[in-house]
Amino acid sequence: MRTSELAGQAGVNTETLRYYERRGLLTQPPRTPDGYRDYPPTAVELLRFIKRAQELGFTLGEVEELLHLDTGGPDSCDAARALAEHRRADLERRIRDLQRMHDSLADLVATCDLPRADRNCALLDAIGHRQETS
Amino acid sequence: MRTSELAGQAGVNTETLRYYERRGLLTQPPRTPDGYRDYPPTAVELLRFIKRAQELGFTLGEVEELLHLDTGGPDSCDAARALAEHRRADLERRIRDLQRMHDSLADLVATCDLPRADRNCALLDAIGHRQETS
DNA sequence: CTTGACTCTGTAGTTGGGTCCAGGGTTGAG
DNA sequence: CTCAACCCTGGACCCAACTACAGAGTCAAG
Repeated sequence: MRTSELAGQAGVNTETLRYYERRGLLTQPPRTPDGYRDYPPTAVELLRFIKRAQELGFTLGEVEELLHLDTGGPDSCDAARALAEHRRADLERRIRDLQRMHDSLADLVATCDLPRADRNCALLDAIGHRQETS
Repeated sequence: MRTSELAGQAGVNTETLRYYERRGLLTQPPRTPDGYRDYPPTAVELLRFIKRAQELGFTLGEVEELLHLDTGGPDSCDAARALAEHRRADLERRIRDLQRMHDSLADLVATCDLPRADRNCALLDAIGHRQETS
């Protein structure tokens, strides 16, 4: 499987594949006699895993950690578990933060639900002093 | 109020102030005869607003949009509301995603709570095809 | 009058995650 | 045979949001 085919199936740019390889996220695939990269079909799944992990908030560095847990067996499982637990706690924190932000914004939006004439916009009030700064 | 005083009170780097000015987020403050920036006290509030907006997930570009809504009146409030509502929905989506991920991770961690011998690590299973890619 | 703390300017560097490009080689269809 | 469509490499460039730095001016205290 060539670079562009893999890229196409995984929904990434071909340059991204080379980038991942450079940064050690993907190990070097075998080459055809001409020097072209020849990925195994399973690479598609691997890339989708990477992309999914990214969407879920893992950095590429963290994804790399996960990928290095490839020795198999219960020990790797323990290591993977530690990583997962760490990320889980992290996510919990981030969710709480985002929830706080969300609630604040919802409050701001809610103040706009007063009759047009006599409401005051908390959002714009907050920046009302801007003119004096100009 | 000089640059470093403002920076100190607002909890930002002095360079950040000049950066905001360069990028048009802060209008140019008056200068003392020597050419030093002389911010009005209200600038502290303005900066805090910017920082708070950032915490709420607004990009500086979006903050700038907000700051340009300075004509006052209900129309500006509507515009501000639209921006806030947009961000709110965005946050809601991200929270849901993170929550989904959190739950997945929690599940994965839970499978590790089986006896060592006969558990299988879903996390490593998910990336189990990696070797074949090497 | 010197020292140290501040200010100014313009420019360059950082991080993370890519993306693009020049310059060159190979392959397959017409 | 030629042309398009790939592939290779190393390196430059992109974005956001800063942060640092060099080189020069200003100011207050001792």
